Amino acid sequence: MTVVTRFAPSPTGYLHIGGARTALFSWLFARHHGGKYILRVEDTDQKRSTQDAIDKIIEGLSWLGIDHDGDVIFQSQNADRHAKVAEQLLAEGKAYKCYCSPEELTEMREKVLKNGTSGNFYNNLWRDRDPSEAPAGIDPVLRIKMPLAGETSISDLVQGDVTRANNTLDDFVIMRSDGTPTYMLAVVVDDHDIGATHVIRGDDHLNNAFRQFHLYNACGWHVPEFAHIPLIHGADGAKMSKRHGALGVDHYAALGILPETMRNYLLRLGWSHGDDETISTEQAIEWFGLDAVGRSPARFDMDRILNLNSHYLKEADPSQLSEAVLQIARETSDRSLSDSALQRLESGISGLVQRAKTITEVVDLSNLYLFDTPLKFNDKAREILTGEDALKRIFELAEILSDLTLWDESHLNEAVREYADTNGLKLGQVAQPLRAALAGSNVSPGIFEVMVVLGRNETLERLKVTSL
RNA sequence: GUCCCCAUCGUCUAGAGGCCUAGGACACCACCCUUUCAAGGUGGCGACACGGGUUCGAAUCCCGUUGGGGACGCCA
Repeated sequence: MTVVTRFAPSPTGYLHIGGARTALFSWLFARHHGGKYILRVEDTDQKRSTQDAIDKIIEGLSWLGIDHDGDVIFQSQNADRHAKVAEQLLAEGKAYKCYCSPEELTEMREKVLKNGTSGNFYNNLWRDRDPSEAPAGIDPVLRIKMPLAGETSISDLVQGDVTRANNTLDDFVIMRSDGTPTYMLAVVVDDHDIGATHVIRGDDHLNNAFRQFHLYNACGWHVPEFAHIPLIHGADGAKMSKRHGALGVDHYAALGILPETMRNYLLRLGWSHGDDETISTEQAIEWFGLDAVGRSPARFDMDRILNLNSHYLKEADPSQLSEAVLQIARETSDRSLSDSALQRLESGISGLVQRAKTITEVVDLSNLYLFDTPLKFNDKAREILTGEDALKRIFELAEILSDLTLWDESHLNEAVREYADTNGLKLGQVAQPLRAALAGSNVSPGIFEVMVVLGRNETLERLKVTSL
């Protein structure tokens, strides 16, 4: 049996962290088993679905590198099929028309809440009522008959055996009064139609699984395996909601987080493989299994993402990263970049990357390589350069350096140290003014590395410190 | 209110009855390295929610309590 999984987001907003992880798990599971992973947009609620949301979700998934098999399925396009199934259920007496008005339903709900009685909100009013009693002029909904007694057990691949009394399952609506299918019907029909073998989704659907279980049975269909993975909570421990600051994956992309970081982070949230922390996608596919998914919810932790990101930043391909950095710099800078920007970036990127946690930080750090003289100085740099003898030392040093035959780190190092020695100075007393003049900042990669990356001409040019 | 789920360092987790005086990672602190800032290295702080059982033996199994979360829509 080929494994078929799916990710079924509703297009009412961006792809948030929780959804991204559900998608990742479903995808990983399918890839691990050499099966299929299908993307289905659950747009049965046309009022709340938007094209923008659909685009954002697909964009987010592709950024994460989660590729689906076949075309994207739009649930709304299966509406006829859903309706047919519903009619069949009605014809077989497994579903019935319910003429309750929204007001009546609200009343029932409030009554139950007020009295604290156990049981369901809907009192099965129309379950056995004769259709001839139907009030005129009211479009009914279709409800499915749930068993009234006994209990239902589900062997969830993550949560284990979960049992629920059938009398707590109410006859839920499968077709709205306007003739459109509800989510509950649509998921079951569509999951069956794509041959889904494993339904992997958020824990918030666990309760629905019981209802869907009976819907599968009513249709005479095989019930897929369920795996309800725990929700991701915010730092405060409550469910990640848009209201609680849950952000779309695009937000993290904009922050300068790498997709591989996000994949690794999301993977380790609720799933583990011994003590392994940094796990490549290849390894993840090889190792992933539902049995290692934890049952308790995890909290979102930005520090961990940043830490992982600095790891993947160091692993990133230098020239690709340089291109990306340059791209962002072009879009955001108001100054024109040096012709040598890319070349300098490529040779200096490793020094930059170990000082940054995000691509955005790399961009900030790369300023000293992106532009030619004259430099912009920050306050600290200006302070250093206006210090006693600072400029004098720089000018003397520039003289010495210009005579250097070999422009590499060890020779530069040697020359500068020698200068410091003969003048009775500590290396820092020379290096800091140099740094300020070359980087325009009090903070930079190693000063000799900077000189090599800039090259002899640009270095000597900057050491003239023509404007402060 | 009813139903369902969960419970190991602050956080993510390892742990499937003896390997646990509970391991790793992030964060935090200290030290080392050092031309700045980082990175890196070394070390430190720090948890089995509580109470009962079962067992020769429990973080691991059972029950209860407490705490947390989720679901109760003609939303998905």
